[in-house]
Amino acid sequence: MAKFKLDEIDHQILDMLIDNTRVPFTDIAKKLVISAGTVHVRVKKMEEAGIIKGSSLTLDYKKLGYSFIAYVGVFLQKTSQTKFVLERINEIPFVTVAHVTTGKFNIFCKIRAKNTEHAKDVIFKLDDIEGVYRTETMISLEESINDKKRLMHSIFNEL
Amino acid sequence: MAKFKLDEIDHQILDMLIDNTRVPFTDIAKKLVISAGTVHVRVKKMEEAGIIKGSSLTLDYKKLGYSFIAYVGVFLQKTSQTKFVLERINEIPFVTVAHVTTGKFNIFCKIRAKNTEHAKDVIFKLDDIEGVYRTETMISLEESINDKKRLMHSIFNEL
DNA sequence: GGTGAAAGCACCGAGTT
DNA sequence: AACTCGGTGCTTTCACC
Repeated sequence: MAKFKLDEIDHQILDMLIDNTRVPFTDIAKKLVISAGTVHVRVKKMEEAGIIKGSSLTLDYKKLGYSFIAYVGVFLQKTSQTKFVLERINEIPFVTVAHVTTGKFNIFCKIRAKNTEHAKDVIFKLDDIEGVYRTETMISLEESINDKKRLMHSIFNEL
Repeated sequence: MAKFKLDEIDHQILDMLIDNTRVPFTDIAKKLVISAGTVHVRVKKMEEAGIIKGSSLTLDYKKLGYSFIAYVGVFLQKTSQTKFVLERINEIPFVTVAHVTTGKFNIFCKIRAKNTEHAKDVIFKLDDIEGVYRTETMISLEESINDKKRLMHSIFNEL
């Protein structure tokens, strides 16, 4: 996985697109005092290089009625079952991310649900997977996000 | 936080935009056999209602040299320090999310770093915060993402 | 690797049903 | 609420630097 060289202009373009992907290229061009064609070519190159993997909408899941977030640590009977269990976990709706981890848990996942009742259903599905010994749930009382823009800036400052 | 009524057409529109925010509204209109103006009006309504909070680019952090992910559980001396510590955590670069949680840890966060060396610096910064008693790190060996599209479909199927 | 202009489309508001 | 339509402005390409 080779690093890819981005220059200051690429940084600026990403900076303008990272939290609003529909900013017109003409606006970016104006701000950076380059032509819109150049913006287009550079974005295309970053897409081809795979630096830009895609774009997505940020939805307000709370407004959709899904305000419950929890992290669930999964203990396995044998670590050799990791792959199998991970595949089963990925089939469970409302599990949003899963990681194989070192440390306390074998697998660690995040779930998003309507409420505790609904979360219980999801966690029971996790517990029911063959090879899962037990789970440990941490309910999120408050989420505080250090946004993508900040992460990107930190990365650019170090490069 | 009231729920917002989305109909089948809204679902379809979100479905097309969720993993490519730059799909032309005319394409969406063609596929759903409605006019582009209608797509425009509906997207605007969802934005105004706050269902669509924004859009963002998905970057490949591995390609940028940041392939290390870890979760860090934070133990506090007193839970009353939660707010203060959370604010300090949010100032630390490369911490991407933080949650106040029930269960084992008081605060739980995710970090993204270049390598173990770099992660160590971040974790030391967490340990150094006044009021933090100790931390426990879980290194991610493999990330498996249950994408947004799937979560959205699960939600739509339940509504 | 960048530009500027031109052609082709998309966006988006106004007016209509 | 949805449609059509038209002005405005965005994207994308291409010949040239």
